[in-house]
Amino acid sequence: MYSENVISGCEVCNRCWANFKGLSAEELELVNRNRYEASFNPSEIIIKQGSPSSNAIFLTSGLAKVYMEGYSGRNLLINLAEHSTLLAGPGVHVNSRYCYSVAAITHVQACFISFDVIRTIIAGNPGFALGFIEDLSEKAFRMHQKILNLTQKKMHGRLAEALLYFADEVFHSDDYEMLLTRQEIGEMTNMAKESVVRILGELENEKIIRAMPRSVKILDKDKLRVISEKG
Amino acid sequence: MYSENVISGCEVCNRCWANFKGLSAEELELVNRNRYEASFNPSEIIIKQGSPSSNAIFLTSGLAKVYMEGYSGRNLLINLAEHSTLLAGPGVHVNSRYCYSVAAITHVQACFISFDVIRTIIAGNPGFALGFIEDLSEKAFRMHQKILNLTQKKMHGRLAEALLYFADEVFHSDDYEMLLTRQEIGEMTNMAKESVVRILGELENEKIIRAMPRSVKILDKDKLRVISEKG
DNA sequence: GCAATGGATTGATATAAGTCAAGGGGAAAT
DNA sequence: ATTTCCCCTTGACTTATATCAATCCATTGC
Repeated sequence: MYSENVISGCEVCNRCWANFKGLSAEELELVNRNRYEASFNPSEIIIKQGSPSSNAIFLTSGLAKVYMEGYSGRNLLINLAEHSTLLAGPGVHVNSRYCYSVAAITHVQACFISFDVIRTIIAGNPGFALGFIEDLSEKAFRMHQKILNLTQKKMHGRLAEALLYFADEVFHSDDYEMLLTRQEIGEMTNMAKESVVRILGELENEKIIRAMPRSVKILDKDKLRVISEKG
Repeated sequence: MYSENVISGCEVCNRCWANFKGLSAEELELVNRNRYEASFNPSEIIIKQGSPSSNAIFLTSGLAKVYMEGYSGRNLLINLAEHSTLLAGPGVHVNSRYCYSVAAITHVQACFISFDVIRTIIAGNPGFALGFIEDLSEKAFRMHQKILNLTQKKMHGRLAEALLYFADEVFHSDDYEMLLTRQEIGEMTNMAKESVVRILGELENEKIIRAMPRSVKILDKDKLRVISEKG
């Protein structure tokens, strides 16, 4: 983690949060003066659950995993994050603590912006406030979906859903390099790593996917969708 | 469901949302002119998941259950709601649909306020916008806790937690009338109603609670807390 | 008073999924 | 080249939890 800013300024940065687009020149300059870049190697922790949430964080490059640390060392992987995503968590406005951890998967470049600045802009710019509300809402909405998925689907459905999530929302391809370990896929789908292995094997036997240890190819996406929906 | 307003006006109502306290007289009058009261009998639906979210709803009296309708008719009960709670859900700012259902448990009096009005006030009153953000954040935060509880704890822990939730956050007593059926307790803790019965029986045998079909008395709260935390 | 209903309870059984233990393979370090 | 480490894989076994079927019990309606 080093500390020189790589991006010359917010006004030329296209990897930040869409909600910054509506800012006035002065507001953007306020953000720009109060931002700090840092870079992280794979597996390094960017946000630690429970620590004081003083900054909003945006990745400008790379991929990270967002996860909650649960009971007896068990993690729950919530999602993967790339650029253009606000990382802060609802804890900011509840107890001023991050309520999840974020760790780099690939090499990551990140931009830290003090929450005092964010709050100042919320107070002065109703459009930005509404954008912030929409962001919070969208994330809460996904949590609602996720809670249903994790509690009501069986392992096949949950795993199928994760595979589709990677294809459609992260790697934008049906043939992707699997950057997560079996353990991490398990933390995402709430299953033991051995179960992940077994069910990946079953899906492979049924010619629905091709699963090498470090890559996945979806062969029959329709069938995978059916499995994901039927649970 | 009938339609005369029982409460004379927002300025004298102390059962509404805390976030309305900071409104100017004009803003409050705007709300007051655009609100509609309705009353519901037990088991009647106040909000139906998936329907267009045109109104924010506040209970002024009574108790309701907030639940998601999941796969193959299975429900997930998220929480119980009384007065002073905003009911709308994150779907409002995502796809303009309610993402959960709300049904009356006791007789309920509710106040409907158009979301157009809410949005107008958000745009004009930064304090109100921040209050809205805090409300969203708090609910998202609870969902984060809930997802951990439901996925990582075993049945005993989940049930103990539900019993403590009723005592501490709903009925404010360690000896309360159980207004939910075993089925509904199951929907809240993600377990089959038979499992609820069995584990309530076990807790009773261990003299931790006293469980009549329609009432619960917590005898050993410390032990119940340990069970809830150990999972 | 008596059926009808909806919930509560119970025991027996089935199933899903986790755990444990062992072995395998590839990449990095020595 | 060999060791080390980490992850992946497999099979046997255990455990948690759901499902099914039957019964009980209290309330409501006729």
